[in-house]
Amino acid sequence: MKEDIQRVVSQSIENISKTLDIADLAVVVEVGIPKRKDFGDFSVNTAMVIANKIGKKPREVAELIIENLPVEKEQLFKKVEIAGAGFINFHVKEEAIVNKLREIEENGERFGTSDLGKGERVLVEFVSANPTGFLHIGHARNAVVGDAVSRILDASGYDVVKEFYINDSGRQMNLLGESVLIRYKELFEQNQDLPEDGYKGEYVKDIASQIKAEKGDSLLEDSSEQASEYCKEFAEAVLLDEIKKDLADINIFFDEWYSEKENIRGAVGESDGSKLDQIKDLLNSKGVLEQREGALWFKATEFGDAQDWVLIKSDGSPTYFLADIAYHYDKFKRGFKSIINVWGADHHGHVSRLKAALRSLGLDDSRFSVVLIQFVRLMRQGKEVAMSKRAGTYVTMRDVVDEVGSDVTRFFLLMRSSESHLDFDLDLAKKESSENPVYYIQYAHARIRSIFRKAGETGIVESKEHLELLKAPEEIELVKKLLLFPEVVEDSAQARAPHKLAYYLQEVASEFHVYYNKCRVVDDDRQMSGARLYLISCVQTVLSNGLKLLGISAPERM
RNA sequence: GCGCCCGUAGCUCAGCUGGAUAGAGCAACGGACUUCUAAUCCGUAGGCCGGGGGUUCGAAUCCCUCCGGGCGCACCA
Repeated sequence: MKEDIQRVVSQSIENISKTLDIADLAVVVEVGIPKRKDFGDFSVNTAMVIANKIGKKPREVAELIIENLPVEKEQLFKKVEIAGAGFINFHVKEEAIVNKLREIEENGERFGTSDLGKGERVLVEFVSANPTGFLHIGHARNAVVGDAVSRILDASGYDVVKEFYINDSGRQMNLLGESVLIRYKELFEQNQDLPEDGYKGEYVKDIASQIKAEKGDSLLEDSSEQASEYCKEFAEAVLLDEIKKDLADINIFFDEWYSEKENIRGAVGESDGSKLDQIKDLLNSKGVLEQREGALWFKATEFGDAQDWVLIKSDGSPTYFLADIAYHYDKFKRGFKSIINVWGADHHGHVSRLKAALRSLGLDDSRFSVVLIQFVRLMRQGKEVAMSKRAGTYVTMRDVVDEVGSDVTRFFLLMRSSESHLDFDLDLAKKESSENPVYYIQYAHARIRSIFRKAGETGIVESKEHLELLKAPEEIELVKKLLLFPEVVEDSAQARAPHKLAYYLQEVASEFHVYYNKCRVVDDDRQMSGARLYLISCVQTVLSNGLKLLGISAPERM
């Protein structure tokens, strides 16, 4: 519908530019939706935008535009008028709107998809939690946003790869191995204190018990280095498995599990650090490194960052940052046109230094972007649920999903802009009532299915033969809302903002519920019923396509 | 001190690539079930869009500044 307005206005402007012999009139006609109903269905501010170029007052330009509209306007509009400072308001014929339903039906499951991305390869890296413990609610937000963004990009014609970066080497993993080994030794009465920053969670003891069950006391004979290494790998395997399980429970499946140990630090058998050496040499060849105070620094300040950063510590070991550069260099080398990272907001300081590094390597850092996820506070009875990962006392993502279910978890984490802090109200999430926005949308879908079951009993079938019968204001509003869906998906894709879609679906559900209460679908008038069934079938398509993009189920009944 | 995010109705938040009289949900109050699902709908009430300045035909939206909250600023990851 918007495209129609855009087309006829553009044509009109073309006509004007010919008649008045003004060359440079080309503008992008932006079609808006007025807030007030008496301002019509669509409006355009183009007259105000080009008034200067023509040298007339905006309202006069608006008049010109209206006069020069192509004849097609007869079929489209009831009324076109000038308002305010120079807005042009279009009142569209009901039939023209309602006929657009056919596009929804014809496209079906594909309605809302586009070729915006033109098959461009995109890498979305998200979660990437260290396999040193269970996922918490912050990871869950990251996971759900990353997944929804991926789904939306996929629907928008991008070739998306979802990747989890396994941070499986370095200090944290060693610490985990040591912690498990200490718990293991405890099982044989060899008590020893956990290190200050060791892992204190109960699951560490569980893993130790599993090792005991498998290996008996044989680890006690190994050198502590060997034993710790074994514990580390055992724990990693167990925890990674748990992470995969947790993610699968909320409908998240990755295409790639990219191991730092194997891909960055060097494959098994390869000399450790090879990739790191390569990237270091590459950076060196660009002249952006500097030996200082016994360490090797990347001169990030030369690339706009606030400070320089150490790549090789004075003890000769590489920093995480060096590995990160290598990893992202590798993402570019793998041929991705755009590279999206979903990071916790506490990592925002790393964006500029990584961009600096990419630029220093001659890469186009505008192809790299980061979606920052602000913190989640779990609320219960109006109070924040206290958590301490250090002490091992925290509510895991699994706890939350077990309590409120996957659909609710996903929706709650998606309904807010990811750059806003989020209060996750467990009490509200648990309520199966009107207060809970997830059910509001799902209920609309279930209601539609229910109507179709009813229609099946009476033998009335949907039909597009008499769409002209659909002219109740609630019907027109509903159809107009449905037609916005492709645009909303595109918006969400471009802004990497699934919450826009979540909001939209609430609006669709609302328009539907209003309609339901106002107009009876299955009734004696078979033609009317057929047309209305056709309409709500389109509503169903939009709701189910939209929910799918959010990874939320569309139930048959509730 | 420097950087990023946030500040909109009692609460939680949309709107922010500038448009007309600023929205939703919840909470409050009053109504609608013999009907295709009341997990719904209708109505009432609720606002110096944190403060101040600027940019322009027009600012919640852009710029500056101040205030308040969160998070970063390692030879940790």
